[in-house]
Amino acid sequence: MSLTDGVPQPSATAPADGDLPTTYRAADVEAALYAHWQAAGTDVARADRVTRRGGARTPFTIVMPPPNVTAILHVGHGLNNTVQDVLIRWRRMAGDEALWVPGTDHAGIATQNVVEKQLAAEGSSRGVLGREAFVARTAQFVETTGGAILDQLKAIGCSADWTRTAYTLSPPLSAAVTEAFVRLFEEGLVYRGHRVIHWCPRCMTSLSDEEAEFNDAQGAMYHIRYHVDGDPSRSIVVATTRPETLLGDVAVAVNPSDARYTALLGAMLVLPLNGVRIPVIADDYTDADFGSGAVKITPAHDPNDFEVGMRHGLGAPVIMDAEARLQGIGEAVDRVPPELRGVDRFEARERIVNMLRETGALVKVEPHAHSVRHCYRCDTVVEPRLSDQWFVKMAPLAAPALEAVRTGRIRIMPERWEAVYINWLEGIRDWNISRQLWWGHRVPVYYCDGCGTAPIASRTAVTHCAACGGPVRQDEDVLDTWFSSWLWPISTLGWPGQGSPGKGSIKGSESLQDSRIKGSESLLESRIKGSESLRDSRIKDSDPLSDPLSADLQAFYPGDVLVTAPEILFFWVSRMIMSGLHFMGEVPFHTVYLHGTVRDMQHRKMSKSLGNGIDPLDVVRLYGADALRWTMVAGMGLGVDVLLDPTDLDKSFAPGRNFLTKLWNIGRFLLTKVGTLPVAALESVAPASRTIADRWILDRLDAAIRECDAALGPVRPGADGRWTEAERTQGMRLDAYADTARRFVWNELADWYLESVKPRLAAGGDDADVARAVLVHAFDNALRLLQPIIPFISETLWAKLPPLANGAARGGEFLCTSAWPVAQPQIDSGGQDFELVRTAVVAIRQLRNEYKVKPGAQVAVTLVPAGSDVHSAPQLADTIAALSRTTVTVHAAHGAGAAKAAHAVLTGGSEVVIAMSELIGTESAEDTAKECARLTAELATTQKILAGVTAKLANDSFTSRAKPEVVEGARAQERDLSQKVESLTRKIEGLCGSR
RNA sequence: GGGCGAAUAGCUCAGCUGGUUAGAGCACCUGUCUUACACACAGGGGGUCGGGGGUUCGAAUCCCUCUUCGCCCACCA
Repeated sequence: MSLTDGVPQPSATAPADGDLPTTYRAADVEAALYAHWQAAGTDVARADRVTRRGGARTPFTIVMPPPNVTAILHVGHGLNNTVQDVLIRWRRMAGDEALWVPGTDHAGIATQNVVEKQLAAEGSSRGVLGREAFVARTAQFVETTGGAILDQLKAIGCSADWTRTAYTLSPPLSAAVTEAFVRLFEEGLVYRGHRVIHWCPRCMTSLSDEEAEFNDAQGAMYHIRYHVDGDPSRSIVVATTRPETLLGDVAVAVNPSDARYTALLGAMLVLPLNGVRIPVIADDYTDADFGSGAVKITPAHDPNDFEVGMRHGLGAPVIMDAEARLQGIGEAVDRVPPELRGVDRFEARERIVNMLRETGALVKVEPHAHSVRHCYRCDTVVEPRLSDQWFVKMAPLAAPALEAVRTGRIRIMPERWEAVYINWLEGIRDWNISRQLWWGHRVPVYYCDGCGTAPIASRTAVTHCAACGGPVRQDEDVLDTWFSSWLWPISTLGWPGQGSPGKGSIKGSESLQDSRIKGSESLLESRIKGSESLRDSRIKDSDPLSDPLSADLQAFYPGDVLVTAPEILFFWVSRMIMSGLHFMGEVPFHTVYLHGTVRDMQHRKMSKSLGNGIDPLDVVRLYGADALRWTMVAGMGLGVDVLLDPTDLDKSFAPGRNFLTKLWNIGRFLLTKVGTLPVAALESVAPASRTIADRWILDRLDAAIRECDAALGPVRPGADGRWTEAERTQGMRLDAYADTARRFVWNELADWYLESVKPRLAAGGDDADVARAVLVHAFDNALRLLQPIIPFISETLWAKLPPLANGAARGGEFLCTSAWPVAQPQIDSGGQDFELVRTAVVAIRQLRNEYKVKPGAQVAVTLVPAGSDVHSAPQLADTIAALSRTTVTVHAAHGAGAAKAAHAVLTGGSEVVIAMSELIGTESAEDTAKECARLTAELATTQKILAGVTAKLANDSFTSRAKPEVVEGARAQERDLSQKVESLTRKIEGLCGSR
């Protein structure tokens, strides 16, 4: 589908009169605006602008987790890509050369399954088609319908660099896959292994450990009696959950220290059903306390049994075929009785259990809860299967990947996943990378059947045997999809590049590998330092600009942030770290951001089969992409799941929709009031001419910018490339960022400043111009803060801002490529006086409400300033009057008395008396002495707390270790507390100071 | 079986090496079509911070313990 399908096509430009429609209609704006951005190339990154290529900008790179090429957009993609887009847009505005690499994954098993399903519907199969035709068919399927998801991402505003769209099965990325395989082969890190692996009898392929997922299941433990050959009085009982495999048993193992069975060691048992004779052996593998303490050993159908069999030099008879039907293979043909041949494993289990029961061999069956591995693609129960597969030796790759996280070159957020990552890598096992599929990268290994020379791994197609000149055949298997995915951060940027080493790289690879395993120093680092031996092994020249690495790779690698879900931490994230370190000598990113899952109100994961999904494009049509984005970002704590109700989109997306409407109305009102005439730049407004409201809102803006920056956090680690302990957990709080921006624009700018400025704008004159300047400045910056989250509406409103009087540009044609705001603390203070206004207004409103004063009725208020407020009170009176719709007069009186007066007078319904800065309500002390005692006690407490905070701030371990914003918060608290002490002291003097 | 995390308002969550009256969004109650916005405005109700101990002048926050959920890992067949 195309982005603009079904969307009305308005003229891309605004109405000539500059008027904004009364309601925001996202559909009228988004598609056209996106097209504008595309035409202007706002999302395209350029290597030559990057410092690493002699440019001036710092790169900021994110690679998009490539969706399956056949996928259609679901809300999980929406969440994942929105997060990335927010980060990319933020950094783009902040002046980085921001590159977001998009693309798709060929998704071996998943895609092959889809096409096979199609074929089945047509009454055909891949077997009928044959390999070549099947691959062609799949490629064509991908060609015509694949990649639609990328267009859908455009509809939600993703600002990826589409000129760099990648695909794992494209020629350049396939070359990277081959290169990686051959290098690892040459380094001895890829090998062929004969062992029991996970096999999906439906997909008819092997699976890696990660692809065979555990599911809890309620099974049964079958206790079966095996009699000693020729002596039916002696027997041993084995316990198993898979009785059907007994036909392939080669021994029964007991623990050597298990006295119960010592006498039976070495005895020959007779297998029920097929009469095969097997020995009783001793092996530590057996746990005497589990089951019956005797384990049947079936080497071909259980990975542990395979190990035991190897130790004892036993055979490995195969009694099941590839589709998991009982079938004696090869020499084991007679092990399966004729009546069981070709019977499916689960039916066979039932039948075998019945047969055992009839012969009396079944001792008992007890319920047994255990975990069963299932295929992660089709959920079929995985069958352990003995076969030849290609493996990657993981330990040497894992060691530097562990180091990278341990030493802080990579941080994983939320932090608790670091432990999971470390735990997994420490116990990592070799990675089965061959798949018995057709859709994927074919294993680049060639065999000569003629002379039996060792298999050759080759970067280019091999036709003849180098040794004997005879024909060769290529390995039939393809590589695990993740074997291409793990190269994504480097392959999408052009690795291995033009002058890739290729030949001769075996030489010296030993030392190269060793140095990396020790984690001593990265390849890139050593290149910079000019370490000859390392460089020679791989890269011949030393001039970075003519480096064989591609310009993109030089400019944008290492990247910055990886945004994904925790589910693929092992599948993908950890392996990318390994491949990045191994092939490039540098980590592919410094931050791994793991977000939550989108779930429904019952906390169930949204899925097609449950029918509880939300189509992001529905949300876009109903409320706009911005509403979708806002709702997800604002509702997403670090690593926290996002809950949405698929049955009530209106409610689910209310936060986004409501905020957009509010923002639109703020913009509409503000722009109407401000008009289209040029407005003074803030710098050219004399500070002295700013009112306390002006100073206040500028102050709040400054705070908002700082808070947003703090929430988003440090962008990258320091010069040494390592996160400090404190930095590891800082930033990436997108919800806090959204909340701060919302609070500023809604609760501060709109609720207070905008209200307070209405009379000034209406009055006209110089002060109105000051107000216009401040208003436009504040709104301009608010839109900048919001752009990364809600790019469409913010861009639309920004475009309507009146021009600056000095003719200065605001920062380009588009908001999305203009500058991120920089906090500029105001040189003049006074903003805090506005807090008095707010407090007074709130108090008046409360009293009006409490005394049921009619909304339209004007009420006279007497302000009773205390202490130093006396001086500012007259200036504030007008603002208070305007905001609370009252008539305000200033009158000196003492606090408690004033409150009493308020009570009395209000009852009469004509006058309100408010004590400023105390604002004692109706609950004030009847008794001055009581109030004095209370204040004195409060003063004592406050002083105690102040002492505590001061002590904390004097503590070096706090100021140096705690997060900066925490320290700043403590300082602010200290200031507040001392102010409070002062004010309490003053109050006590005023109220109780008669002595 | 091992490891990790969480329990705070009706719901979903903040609460930043212990510090003033524990916050937000949504929901709820009252009033208001106040010329930007009823997808709004104004005001309000609601939490013994899972239970029990402990440390401290002070605990949602630190320690111990119990309970209940959740996640990850795992070759007891």
